[in-house]
Amino acid sequence: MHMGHMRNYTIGDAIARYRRMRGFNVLHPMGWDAFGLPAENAAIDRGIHPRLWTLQNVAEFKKVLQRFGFSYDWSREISTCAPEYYRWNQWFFLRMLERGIAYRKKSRVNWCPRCQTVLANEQVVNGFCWRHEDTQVEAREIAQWFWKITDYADQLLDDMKEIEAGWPERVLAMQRNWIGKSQGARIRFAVPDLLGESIEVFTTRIDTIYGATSIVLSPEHPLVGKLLDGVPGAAGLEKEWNRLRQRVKKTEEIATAEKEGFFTGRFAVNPFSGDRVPIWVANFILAEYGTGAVMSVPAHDERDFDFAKKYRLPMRVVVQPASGNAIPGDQVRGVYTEDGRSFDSGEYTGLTSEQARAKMTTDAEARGFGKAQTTYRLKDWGISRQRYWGTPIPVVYCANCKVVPVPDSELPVLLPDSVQLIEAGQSPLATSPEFVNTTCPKCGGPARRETDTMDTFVDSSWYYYRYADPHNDKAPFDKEIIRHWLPVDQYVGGITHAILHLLYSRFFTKFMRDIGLVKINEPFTRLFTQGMVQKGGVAMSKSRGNVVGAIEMAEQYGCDTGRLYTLFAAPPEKDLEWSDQAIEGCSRFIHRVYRLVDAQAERLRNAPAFDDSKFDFAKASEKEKALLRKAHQTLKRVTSDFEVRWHFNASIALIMELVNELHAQEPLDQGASPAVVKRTIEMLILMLAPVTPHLSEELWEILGHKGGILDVPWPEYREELAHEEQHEIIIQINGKLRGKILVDDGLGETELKERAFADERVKHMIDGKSVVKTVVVPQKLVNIVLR
RNA sequence: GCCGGAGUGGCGGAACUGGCAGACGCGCGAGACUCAAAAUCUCGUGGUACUUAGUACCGUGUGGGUUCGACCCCCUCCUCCGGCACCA
Repeated sequence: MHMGHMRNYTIGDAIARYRRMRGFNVLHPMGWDAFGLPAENAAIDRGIHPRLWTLQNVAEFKKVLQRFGFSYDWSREISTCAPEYYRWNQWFFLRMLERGIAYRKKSRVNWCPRCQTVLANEQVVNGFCWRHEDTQVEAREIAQWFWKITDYADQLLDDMKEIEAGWPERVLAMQRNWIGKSQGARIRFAVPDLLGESIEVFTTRIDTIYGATSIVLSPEHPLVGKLLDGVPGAAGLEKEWNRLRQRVKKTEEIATAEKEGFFTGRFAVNPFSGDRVPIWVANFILAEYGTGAVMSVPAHDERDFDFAKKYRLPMRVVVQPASGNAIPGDQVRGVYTEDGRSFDSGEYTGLTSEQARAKMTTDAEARGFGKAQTTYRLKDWGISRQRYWGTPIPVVYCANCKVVPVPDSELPVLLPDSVQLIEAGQSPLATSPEFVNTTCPKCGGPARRETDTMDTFVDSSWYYYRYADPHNDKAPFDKEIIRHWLPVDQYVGGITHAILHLLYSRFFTKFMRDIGLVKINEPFTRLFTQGMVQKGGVAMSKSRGNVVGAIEMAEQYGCDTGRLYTLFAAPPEKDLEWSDQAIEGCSRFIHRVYRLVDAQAERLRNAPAFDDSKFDFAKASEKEKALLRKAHQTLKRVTSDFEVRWHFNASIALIMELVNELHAQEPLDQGASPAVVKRTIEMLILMLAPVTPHLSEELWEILGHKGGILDVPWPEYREELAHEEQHEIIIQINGKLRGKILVDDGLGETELKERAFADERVKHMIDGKSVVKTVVVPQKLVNIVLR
């Protein structure tokens, strides 16, 4: 565990502690996302069982977390690799199977040769494995289980309304991007050369269809072979075709790759214009998106324009800028991709692009060659993994009954202990005959168990519900308990989960709602994405070898210093560069606070209790007033920072100022009674408690208090104590600072103006000029505008 | 290309709702304590100019605008970070 982890937990803990002090019933849990590849691989490397390796690590991590004083409710601790937990993964799987959300299909999937397993689309980053940045993902045809997250695509988009106030915009944007909704139409172009055949294209710009001068298919389109069959020169074209199918895989290269294609020799008919348009095959058409075929409109699409230019294909202008002059349709000056007004488009000429899209779509539908269609980038979630350390998928395969779900009563399907882990490329569970061979729950005949395990993102998709009811052995959780605690009021995590965990969790919640388990649409009301801890400009990570270990840090400076530093060095949402020098400053501060109390411990302990609601202004000294004023002013801002902004760095800076103020009062018996000093110090200690709990606890005891500081309420802000009797008013001339005057509180505008004009320097500067205007902002400034 | 975010001293960063730019900390400089050092404490520390106390001017990526007044609002451009990307 390194300081990157610690920062995350410190932010959550500071908030949890603060809210407890404010009297809230805070559920602040911790658990272990314990299944998964890294544990399995590490165990293989060390020749020990993944379970043992995992348990050792959990024990180690727990020790560190406890040492740092994170206020977790350990009675709710869960571990996803425990059968008591993962049986409910299996239970959810069965519910999804019943509802047709889970299905099995053989398809092209992402295979990471290093992970030796299939990956979800969300786990592929620019064609590379999310864990192995240097390993390209391969395509494999494998039968596996999918979850129909696509059924929820629209809900996942629409329900963002519910959370947009509490989630960072960039996370929502990333999810929106990922779902990739795009509305358009699917249009059928007949191919008269091949009777009965037709090509469907997907377009978001049906309004440009009169400008379609060709149809372009992806090289993988199923019709290509048929089209080429019998065409003169087919042999040469087949060669071309094969070449195009060897596409570049890297995303960055795809985007900039030269557009290449060939004419098939066949034609299709534009159902709107009746034009005969050539059918091409080209490398820039994606097989997986839309229908794998497009209508090419060079005058109004960047890519089609490039392609048409290269192969000298005709172009036809059919949209013109709404305000622009008409350009003859055959004289294309350049590509125009904006909306405008339809032009040279038969009966649609003159309509706005938007109107044309609507009318053409309805007409296409009425005439039977097209319909409105929405496509998504989002694909179903492939959850099968050909690895050991995960949740077994609860189905069996029977020769008679085919795919049979394991009955609820037989859950959990236990993960067997003895398997061979290094069977590269196939599921390790298959090496355990005791596991594989079973009887069919339906017919009682011999059957084989599914040997894949679930993606570990399944485990993390619902764990936060389990925290509310962690020991339930009748159900994943009790509905009533969930109604009390969920949704999660505040979630804290890294941006890395923006489209993996956070999307899956939203999907899971919607599914749970649909089967009547919960009544909410969204799991996390507020999401906070904290920045990373970096060293040398890059995120701390074991693999990079730039970590500052939590324990090492604690040995050298103490846990509270580490906590203080991670909150003070930068606002929590920003990345933070680790600095050995800067942490020294935090260490110094902690010692300074300790000395402040320790040096006068005896006197403070013996000081009488002080009730600041009964503070007697008349009898108080200036120093006493100053101390309490500073303390309450600090309290006001620290409270609001903890409440809404979470700018702990600013809060801590203010608390440092308060400490400086207290030090400036030395020696303390001059001017302020021990009771007032004690009260000020108490407030200081309480404000620090969420950040440096150990220090605060210790000092609280030194002051003579019994019982833990965790149960002490957050101090109450008192306006009358924070109140300034005098204000510094700034005087500006033409908006520039020219002087300051000290005035009594509550001085009216007229008096303020008088005082400003009475100022010697102001008089001097005004001399010989005319005053155009005077702006007075009470309690703040007087601005005199001169000419 | 599209979407999101950010540009403030030597550094991390403050500045709440348009009202003293640079809080607080680091670093640096000077001093106190000390035989000396460490620790601690005190003072100073955006830039330029002028002889000092000080005064003036400049200063929040660029150029413009709104305003009595702009780090903050609007427009332009630049740079950096993150996401998506021949998505039709």
